[in-house]
Amino acid sequence: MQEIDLNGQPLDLALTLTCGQAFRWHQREDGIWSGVVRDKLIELDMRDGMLLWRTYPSDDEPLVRDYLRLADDVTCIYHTLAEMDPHLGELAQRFSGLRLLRQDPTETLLTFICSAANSIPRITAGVAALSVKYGDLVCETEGSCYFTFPHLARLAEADPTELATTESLGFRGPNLKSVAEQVLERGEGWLMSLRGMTYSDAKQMLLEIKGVGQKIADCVCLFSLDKDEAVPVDTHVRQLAQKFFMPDMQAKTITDAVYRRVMEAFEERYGRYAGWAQHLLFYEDLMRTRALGRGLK
DNA sequence: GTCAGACCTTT
DNA sequence: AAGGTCTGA
Repeated sequence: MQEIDLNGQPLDLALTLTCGQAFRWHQREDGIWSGVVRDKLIELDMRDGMLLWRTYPSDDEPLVRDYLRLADDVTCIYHTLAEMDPHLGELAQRFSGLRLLRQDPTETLLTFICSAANSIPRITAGVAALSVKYGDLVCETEGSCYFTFPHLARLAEADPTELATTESLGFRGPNLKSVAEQVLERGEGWLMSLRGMTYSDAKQMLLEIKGVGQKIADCVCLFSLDKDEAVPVDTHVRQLAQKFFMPDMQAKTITDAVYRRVMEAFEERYGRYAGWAQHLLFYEDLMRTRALGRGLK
């Protein structure tokens, strides 16, 4: 494998690749993380602060650097957050190396369509099944086949009923087709062009797609469009916000009004790195939830 | 502008 | 009840 020196910047692959922002990674028996990004299979490992990588079918170091956002100074970002909030400082230490990824906007949008009222294991299973059924074969190694995430056109022309029955995607199946069609209508490169807009403008454009609400729009903004101030507010984040800094808010569900209030609270507290703050807080909650699931209390 | 219910399954 | 969004009141 080839090496990249991270120059002391932390990167924890397990945390970063399984925290719920990406759904296409798994750790092989030999400890190497493998997953498909765009049209390539990427294999990753860490040894002594060095990142080891390999891509198929051809070498693509720029892709690895871009996807993992290696140009970011995460030490600096975490330091900034720690100064704003001691609790975040503690989380930044506990989960050192938990990073945001820079994913493909189309894949991010469509996978989060699958995330509606769903759990991480089932989202992962659903996205994998979609890729096998509608994606292209990338390569076959160690006995496993790897497929690309389906192209927009393949999902747009797919039978909605077949989508619905794919790995129990249910009502999310037809949504997938509908959103794929709408993105396709806007032309090649439209979604990617949102990277050049402000957070507010990009989110507005995304919200014009029927089937895309605030949560999914913010996921796309944060996980694929470089909008580090975006805060996807799901039911967990709402509860966290209520627990940590909005004790007077009584909301039991997320209405538009609640969404806005939580978003504004994050914005006020953490400014341009609000998305990173959300990321850390969400991960802490995810760990607690997983521990509960294992009966650790 | 604001709030329940429905939508597909499985735990 | 699960990492939502649309619809209709």
